[in-house]
Amino acid sequence: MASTEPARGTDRAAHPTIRDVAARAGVSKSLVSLALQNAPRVAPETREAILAAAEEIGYRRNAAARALVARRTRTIGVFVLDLHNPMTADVLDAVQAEARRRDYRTLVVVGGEDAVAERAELEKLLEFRVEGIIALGHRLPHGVEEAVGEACPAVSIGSAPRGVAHLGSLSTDDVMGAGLAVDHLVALGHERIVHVDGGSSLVARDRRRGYRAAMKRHGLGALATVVPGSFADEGGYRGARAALALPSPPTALFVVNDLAAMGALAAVADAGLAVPQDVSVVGYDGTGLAGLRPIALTTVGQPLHELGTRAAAQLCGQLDGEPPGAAHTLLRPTLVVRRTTAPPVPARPVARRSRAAG
Amino acid sequence: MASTEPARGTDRAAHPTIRDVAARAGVSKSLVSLALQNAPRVAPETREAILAAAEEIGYRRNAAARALVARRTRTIGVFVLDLHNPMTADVLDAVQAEARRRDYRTLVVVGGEDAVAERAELEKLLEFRVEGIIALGHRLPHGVEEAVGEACPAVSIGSAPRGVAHLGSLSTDDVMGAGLAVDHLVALGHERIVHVDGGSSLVARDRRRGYRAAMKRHGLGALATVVPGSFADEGGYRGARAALALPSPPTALFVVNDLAAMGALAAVADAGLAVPQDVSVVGYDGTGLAGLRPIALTTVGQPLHELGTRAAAQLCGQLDGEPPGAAHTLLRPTLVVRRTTAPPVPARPVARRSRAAG
DNA sequence: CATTCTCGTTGGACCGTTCCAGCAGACATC
DNA sequence: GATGTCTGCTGGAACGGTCCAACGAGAATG
Repeated sequence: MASTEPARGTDRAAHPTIRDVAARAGVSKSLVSLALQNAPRVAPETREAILAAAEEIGYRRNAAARALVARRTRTIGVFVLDLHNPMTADVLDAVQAEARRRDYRTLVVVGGEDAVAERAELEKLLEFRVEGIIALGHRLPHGVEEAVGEACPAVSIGSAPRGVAHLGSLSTDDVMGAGLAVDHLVALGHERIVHVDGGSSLVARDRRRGYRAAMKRHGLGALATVVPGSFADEGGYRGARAALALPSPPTALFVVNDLAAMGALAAVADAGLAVPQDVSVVGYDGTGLAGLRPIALTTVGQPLHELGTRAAAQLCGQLDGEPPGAAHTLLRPTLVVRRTTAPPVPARPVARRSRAAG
Repeated sequence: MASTEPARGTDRAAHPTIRDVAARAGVSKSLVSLALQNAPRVAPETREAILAAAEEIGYRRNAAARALVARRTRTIGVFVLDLHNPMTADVLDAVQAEARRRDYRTLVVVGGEDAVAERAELEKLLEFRVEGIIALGHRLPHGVEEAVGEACPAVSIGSAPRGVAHLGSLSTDDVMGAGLAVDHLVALGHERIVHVDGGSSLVARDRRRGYRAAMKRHGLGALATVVPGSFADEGGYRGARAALALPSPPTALFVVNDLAAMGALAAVADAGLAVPQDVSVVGYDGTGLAGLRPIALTTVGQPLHELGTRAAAQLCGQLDGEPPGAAHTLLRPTLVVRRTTAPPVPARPVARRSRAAG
């Protein structure tokens, strides 16, 4: 509300420019620019004098000015759908490491609230002129279709949408992963296996599909039941509660991801049932969370680090003009058996092979 | 390796400028600029024509050019020490929400690897001309002292270092929080309470201090024992294992944070002991992780959302020239009792008041 | 009718860089 | 001694916006 004063949020004179350095070193601004970027034709002693002058007055390059003239930012944007999902941290670490290795910077934005905010975050990335985008999450951010294009390719990690130009993907085979989970439960002797799903996203659809296909494959198609959930632990709780209230309640739950499985675990406990004696629970993602001792969740593991590294490599490689590889890559999930799965309690001897029953 | 071709990572003509819009709308570039920023003196029909033209050719403002002339970016940098710590997500969410509310954008960078990379991340923030920095973690990033200054104030969340100019802080009273943990354990009847600490950071020091003071206050000064750990779960595991190997092993562990407490829980399990029957465990931070059903960790809660919101409010307020409040704010922690604490097993009747013993 | 005011619009300077063309001077070549 | 090449350096034109002074046209005022 300071009425007439010239509003200045940041103080002037605080940011010395290349000219200030030039004046102090007694050379032209062009030479300072050259020296700063290690150009070959600068006399060693001049270079040192310039570097010293820059150091003395606390000079720092201005990324905006530089990006303006270079018309490149060497920056990729990372859109994170859910910061709370523990898989995010693992993947993000890998993305950042690979980007840094290739001399790209990363700009992280977080979505997941509402569609408007998500579009705004994406817009911000574009205004900063990121050269590419990595979208991380079980669905694409709202508005990607308009955002990506020739000037700004994107790679999606997790979900694998086809048919959007300049949008590649890196994910694991979710249909297969869901199959692994069902196979494991069936091998233990379970039949009434309910799937707590993740709603309408592509990833949720694939895992649902994989579940249904595997149930059918085992002759349990008629028993296949899907209850609605979400990718957050609240959704897992809700879904599991609904599943346990079914007329013939399940002996095993296959939950859409590890985070939701946490909610499912809570719902089972609230129903006065024990895991894995009364109900087995399988998650998906293979996060560190699932591996925590008191949790010890059986889960379908994704190679999170590899996912991040390869996505960043694919995007940066493309930007650097490397010959493009496959736009869509599918990695293999693996089953990680821990302590939330066991044979169902009326341990009727099953003819099926029982190697996993220990 | 494309030798002579002009290397162009991003394609030309992909980014229309304000002049392209002007040409299409048949006006001058100045007017386009005016219309785009909702200036009052533009004729309504002209404005609409300009907006339509911009839409048609897919125009997007260039943040670099704009920042260059405005000499402001309305962007604050957020330095995150550890993405894997679940407290990060909660605080970050709040910071982003508040910053957005005040019309500031956030730039997130992740540190925690080595000192060199950390300095580089900070430098990147400065080159992007962020107007302020929020540092989030149990210690300050390497090189903040040189980074912050009049041109770039900072607020630290978590640790509260004094004496650095233009560096405010927002944290909870860690000495008091550690006291709450010890009080709770003593009230349950514990005496051999060992602290698994977090190393040399300020936060670790305060919690250690609070632990020692509280032990002394309860007449248990001679029993006070600190074993070295860290803020990650690996450190908690290591520390707890060392504690349990002591000649007279503890009946309770107070661990420096929730994440490390996960490691401690694992170490207790590996030693063949049960929580809370054989060993009680208390964490710190009050993260969602601790609240997960299978974990149910007793912990010292910090108002994570409030921490984030107030830090962002303080920084943005300062940038907008609001009258500065206190540079350093200390919030009160609260004890969250769950299921990892119980009276020690040889439940000898203690004269001390036992209201918490249920 | 001349003067002033307001409105809607415009050209141009400028922000801090990079990069290109050019320019002295030293040195080599014929 | 004229010519050419190389080295080390400089001035100026961009890059894509914002903002300021100025300007013509029409309305309001005397």
